[in-house]
Amino acid sequence: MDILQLERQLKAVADANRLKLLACLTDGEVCVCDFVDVLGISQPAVSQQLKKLKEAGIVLERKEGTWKYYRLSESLSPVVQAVIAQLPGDNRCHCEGSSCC
Amino acid sequence: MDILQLERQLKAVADANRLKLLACLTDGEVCVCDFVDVLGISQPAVSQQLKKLKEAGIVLERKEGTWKYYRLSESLSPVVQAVIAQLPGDNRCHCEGSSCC
DNA sequence: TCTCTAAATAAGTATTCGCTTATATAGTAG
DNA sequence: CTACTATATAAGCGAATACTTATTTAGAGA
Repeated sequence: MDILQLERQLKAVADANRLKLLACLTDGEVCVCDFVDVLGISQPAVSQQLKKLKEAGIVLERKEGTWKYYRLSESLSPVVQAVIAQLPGDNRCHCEGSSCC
Repeated sequence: MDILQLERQLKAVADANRLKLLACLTDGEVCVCDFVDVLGISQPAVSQQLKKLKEAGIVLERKEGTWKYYRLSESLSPVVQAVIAQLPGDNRCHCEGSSCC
């Protein structure tokens, strides 16, 4: 992997809020509205962060009605895999008990 | 590793110039003056970038007269190890042929 | 001592980043 | 159609980033 591409991947994950998003996603699909509660930031801020992860090829999206679900890509670079492996695994950020699902 | 500490490590390596510094260091110790040629930025800029890597615990320094040599830490976190493993390995940034050594 | 060199620090600046609020888009339901 | 909801986009702003040049610190050597 060349240095500029590596830089792009690292910049995409080098942020506490985006790392929390990834931590949530290790358990499976999550919809945008759940992230708002988890991060304590506004809905547009969540959308913007998810967009960055999407543009870096780290997450994929699936639309279902008015909702949008995000999940980890199946083909992650070794570096991103290593990052995800370090994330705490006990995340309560799923649709169970949430308003939208 | 907690998310804030992970963020700190990732921010430290999420920059093309710092990745180039690390790429040079995979072959062993390098002194500051050599990095100036490699990166094509000013000497103070190199010092500032090395300081960030040092503060993140990724590199160590050794002083010898007026020169200062930097090397990779022996105890790198799994994520930083993964990053370094992805760096190109054919780096010509050592004291051979350089002005200072 | 004085001078030279290597590296670090200080100060200034342009760019990038991550949030905010306001607005637009798209789908559901009546 | 209108009304409501979920998400995305636009615009603006303060903080952080990464350079620059100028200066300081520290060691080597005449």
